[in-house]
Amino acid sequence: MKSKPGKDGPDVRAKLLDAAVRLFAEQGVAGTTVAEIARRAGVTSAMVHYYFKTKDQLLDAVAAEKLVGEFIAFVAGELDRGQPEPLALVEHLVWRIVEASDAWPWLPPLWVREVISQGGALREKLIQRVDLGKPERFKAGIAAAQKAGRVNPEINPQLTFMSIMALTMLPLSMAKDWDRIPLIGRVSKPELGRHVVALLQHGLAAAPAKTQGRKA
Amino acid sequence: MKSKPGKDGPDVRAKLLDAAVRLFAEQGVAGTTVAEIARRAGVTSAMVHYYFKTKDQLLDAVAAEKLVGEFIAFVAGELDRGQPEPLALVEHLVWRIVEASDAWPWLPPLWVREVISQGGALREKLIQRVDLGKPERFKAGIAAAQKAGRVNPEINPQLTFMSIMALTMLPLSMAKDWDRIPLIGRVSKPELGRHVVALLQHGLAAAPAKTQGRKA
DNA sequence: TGCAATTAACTAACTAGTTAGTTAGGTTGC
DNA sequence: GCAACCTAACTAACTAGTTAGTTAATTGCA
Repeated sequence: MKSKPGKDGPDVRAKLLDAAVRLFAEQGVAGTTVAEIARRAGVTSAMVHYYFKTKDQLLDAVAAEKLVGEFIAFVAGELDRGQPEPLALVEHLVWRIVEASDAWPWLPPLWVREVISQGGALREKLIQRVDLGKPERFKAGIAAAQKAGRVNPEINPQLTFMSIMALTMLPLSMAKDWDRIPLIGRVSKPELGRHVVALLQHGLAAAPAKTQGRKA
Repeated sequence: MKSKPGKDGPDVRAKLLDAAVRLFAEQGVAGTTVAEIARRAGVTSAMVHYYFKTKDQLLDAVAAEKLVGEFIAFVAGELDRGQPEPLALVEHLVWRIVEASDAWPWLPPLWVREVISQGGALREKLIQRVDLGKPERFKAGIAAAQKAGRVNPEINPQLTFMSIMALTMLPLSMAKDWDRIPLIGRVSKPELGRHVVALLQHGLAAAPAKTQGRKA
């Protein structure tokens, strides 16, 4: 009644990919067995090998189809519609990432653990596949606006993209546990978005402030 | 000639702990075997069980002795000498974290992977052991300064400590690979420190800026 | 002081359980 | 009847943890 080999429900392959990203986000890649992935998808572990050959090739598929094909495509679309004011672009970028974490809640934990971390299982796979042209142009835009005096001369354009990713992805990667940590308590994703946007808008804006350097 | 059971070199237990944190930082806890840890420390895997009983109790020792005893003690010392201006405290905190990453280069990767990530192997162990009183007082200090009009009214005091950790720890966790990513290129840790301090000083400072809200 | 008894530190070889991957065969729709 | 889809049962390799025994330092005591 349940198992017709032909087309069934929403495609066993897609189910396996989805089970994989969720388990990888919860337990890490090394901490997740192919049998677990299969079990959550409602099939046997042999199906993982049928559709993806090896666990490593399953990771390739996750990188290509889930990370590049879905998440990066969604966020990067924001990075090249015209070249508006960098600060406005930053704001759009932040909200885009926050929205992405609603559509793919498994993404920020997976990103932090397996893409950002050295030796992360998806890191090299993603570096090979990803086009850094758009972030590169974003960096150039910040640098140009900085030269024109419209951006805080003390910040580093090279590090700006990473700062945005850090301020959003790292908190989002532990969004599930926010209310378990008294220091943070009850905050919502929109509140995080407003906080990060405020911090970046004021932090990146050109300002006649009185900061003293250190370790120059 | 080399193997006298008695006292040998710098303490096998300490060597094992050190090998463990380095391997955990490189490969994650789940991706590291006790045999690997022993091999890097120059002993057999039975020694891990001799000194720590189980892998899980080795993790307890890492959390208590390395993370709480060394890193947190070093950074938290900064958090309670008087209650100076919050913005000055932020600057000291950032530099303290950057310095810690020189003394313990394995720390930021380990932190991001096994403390921040949900399901991280050191997460629960650290939550039990750590005293959040100091960050709590830091948060209160920010909130007070904000009420007094000395801090940007748009940022969220609850999220400020996490923002500082994110802006420092996440980039530092991939410091080893900075020059392999063209987008980032050659940056140094002091440059990161200056960038983060500049971003936070201007971002947190009370400013008569013209920001428009969204998703209010 | 001399030396047997004890102990801490350590290894090699093992066990029981788990893992990724294979294979031989069954079921279903077309 | 045949090709796509799927399972049960397997294997070879690896994993955490155990054990019995070795070695060098320390202690008790004549």
